[in-house]
Amino acid sequence: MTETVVKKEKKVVDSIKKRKIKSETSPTKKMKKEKDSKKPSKNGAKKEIKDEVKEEFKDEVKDDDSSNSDDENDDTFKWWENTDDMDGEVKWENLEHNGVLFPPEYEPLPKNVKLYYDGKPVTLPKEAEEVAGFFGALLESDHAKNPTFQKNFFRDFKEVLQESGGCPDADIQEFSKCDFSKIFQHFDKLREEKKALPPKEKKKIKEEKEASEEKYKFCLLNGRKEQVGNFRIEPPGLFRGRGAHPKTGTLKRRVYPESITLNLGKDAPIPPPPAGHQWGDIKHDNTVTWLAMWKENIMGSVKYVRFSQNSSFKGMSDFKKFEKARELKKHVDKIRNDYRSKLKSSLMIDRQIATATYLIDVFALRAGGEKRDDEADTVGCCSLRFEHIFLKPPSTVIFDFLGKDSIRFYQEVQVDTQVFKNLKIFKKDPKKPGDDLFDRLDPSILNKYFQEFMPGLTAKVFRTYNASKTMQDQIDLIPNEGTVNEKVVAFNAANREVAILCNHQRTIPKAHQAGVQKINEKIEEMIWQKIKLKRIMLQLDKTMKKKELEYFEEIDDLTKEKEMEIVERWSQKELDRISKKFEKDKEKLKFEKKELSPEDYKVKSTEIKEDHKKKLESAKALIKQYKSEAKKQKYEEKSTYTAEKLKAQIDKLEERIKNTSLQLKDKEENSTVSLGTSKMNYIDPRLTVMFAKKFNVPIEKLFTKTLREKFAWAIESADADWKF
DNA sequence: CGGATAACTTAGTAGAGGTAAG
DNA sequence: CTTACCTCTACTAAGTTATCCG
Repeated sequence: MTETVVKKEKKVVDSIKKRKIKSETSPTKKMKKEKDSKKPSKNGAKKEIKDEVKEEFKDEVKDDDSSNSDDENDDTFKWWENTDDMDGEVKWENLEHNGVLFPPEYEPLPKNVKLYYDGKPVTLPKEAEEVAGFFGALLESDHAKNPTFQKNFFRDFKEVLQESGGCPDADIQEFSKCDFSKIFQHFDKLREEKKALPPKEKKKIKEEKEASEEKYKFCLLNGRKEQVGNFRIEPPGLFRGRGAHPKTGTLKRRVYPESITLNLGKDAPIPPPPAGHQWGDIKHDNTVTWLAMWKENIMGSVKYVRFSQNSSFKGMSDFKKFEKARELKKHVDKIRNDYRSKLKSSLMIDRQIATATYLIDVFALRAGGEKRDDEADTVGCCSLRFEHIFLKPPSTVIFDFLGKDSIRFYQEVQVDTQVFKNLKIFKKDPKKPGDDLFDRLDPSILNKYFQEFMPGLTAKVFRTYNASKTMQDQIDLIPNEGTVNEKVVAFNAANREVAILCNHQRTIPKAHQAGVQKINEKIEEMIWQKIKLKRIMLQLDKTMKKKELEYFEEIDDLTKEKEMEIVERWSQKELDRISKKFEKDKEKLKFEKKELSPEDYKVKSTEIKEDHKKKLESAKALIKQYKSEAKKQKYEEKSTYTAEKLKAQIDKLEERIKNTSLQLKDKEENSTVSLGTSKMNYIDPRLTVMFAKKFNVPIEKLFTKTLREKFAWAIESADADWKF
């Protein structure tokens, strides 16, 4: 632990040094190229002509584009071919869309499914029943066991109950007397039924859903078709706040058209509101990029309907975000020198600014704005408190706090000695647990400081910069060799470094431990098979061992005891599997019984029994053979065996063992680290594209379909020698 | 100026969907 | 073909930052 962090500290110093060297050398070809790509209009003559043509047929750009693509109906707007006029207050000229999709009306529970109060079934008004249903559906989740969740839910449930006329059968006052299990079972049954639907039926339902949503999926932006993101209005439910959120469990009320504001072009037709309803408001604000909004009732915040991730707006702002992070490269030396010197400033505010900047730069902390007390108590850099850091002389700091999403940030690190001294000062005497470490700071002060060095520079840019920088450095270390699979693993390892830097975590999957054990057993069994084959090879020809000593070395790794253990385990699994299959078949037949004639049933029944018997017998024979082989340490030879054939089989096993081991390693190392977030938000996608091209890895192995769409601009603009 | 708010990005997770193993 | 598992997408909560407003 300590070691990696020491490295981290060193890395910063190193990269400061490196930067210096780089910036002192003469302007490189790369820099020139960068400059050019920023001003495409000053590119070669050919490009200029193309742009002119485009200008002339501005209204027909769509046609022009689709004509030069023969595989798909590619009518995407390639904004990245000209990134000149991306800034500006006005975001669009015209915007047309079909409004938003509302969740279906509440469907009351069947008459026989009821809440039980004090042991008796009670009837609820449908409004209250809906809320009870929200809780019932979650009954087996952790939320339902959380006292805050229960308290908030029950308060709102009672409120809705009162609003809707109360319960005629009982005076519902105590949560502990409520029994939601019948409701839970009902939803559980529905889920099962839905899952068990024949594939045809499922497909049909899906298609119907697609069709009804079609018109909301797209909108017209300046006459071009663009995809809308979250056009579905959030359905009512219970607020699932993360961590110790004071409001978790609160009822999230149904959203009606009356509370929705639409934003569209002045000339755009206003989509008709659902029958019997009116839109809350209509806006024509072309300085923003949302299509609709409403105010949510829990935190009082605003929810927006926006463009989808693959839209030009999102693409452009991603592009700008990463260009800004690359811009930081040019200033980061100066900034680092500045905050290092200010660490010793006689002004307290400057010392705090310098120390906070150090933490943001080195440990990738977030800015850390103030939070209200009706939110979960989480912190970032500026909001760190006395109790969040422990100082261990001479220069060790232990961070232990909850960050965004109540994810724990726990790191024991070595810091710069002056930083250590400063932190000690910030924790000095009158300060006590609960007090702010940086009592003079908030994110806006920090950001003002950053903007002295670079316009638009803010705290979050450091995370983007350091993440992408780390990725570039890691990729540079990967040798260009091996199989595609191995290269992907290497890429993921680099990705993982970034995720660790950003503290991107995930909960360990429930089945993780069992899964690891299973894979380990599988590997063991494959090795067992392999060694057996090698031993058979030797049985066939004893002289081989002398010729290829190394090849046969491993056969001694498998002791008699170990082999017997493996055989025992394998046998057990095999028998389990066969009896399970038998049970399943019987179960299935029971189901079909009604539709079969008695004769057919009998035939099938015996068929199943026969099949089971046969399988059992052959398994038993095999087990017997393996057991005796293990005991005697001598293996049965088949007449078809030849050295070549055995060798081929062994090679195949080797390959499978290698793959499975790789898979296991990946699984272990990724169990608590989430790679997705950094891939999606922090690593410049052009790095991933560069890796794909340079290492000859299909981009599909690195970006999922949605990411390929989101990062289309990067896929089309970066090549094998692109640098962050 | 400072707190509130608007508008945007970043985040983990539930559940759908796909795929390999049996 | 089914099951089990794993990956991906959709969802929406939770951040950051700029700006508004008294």
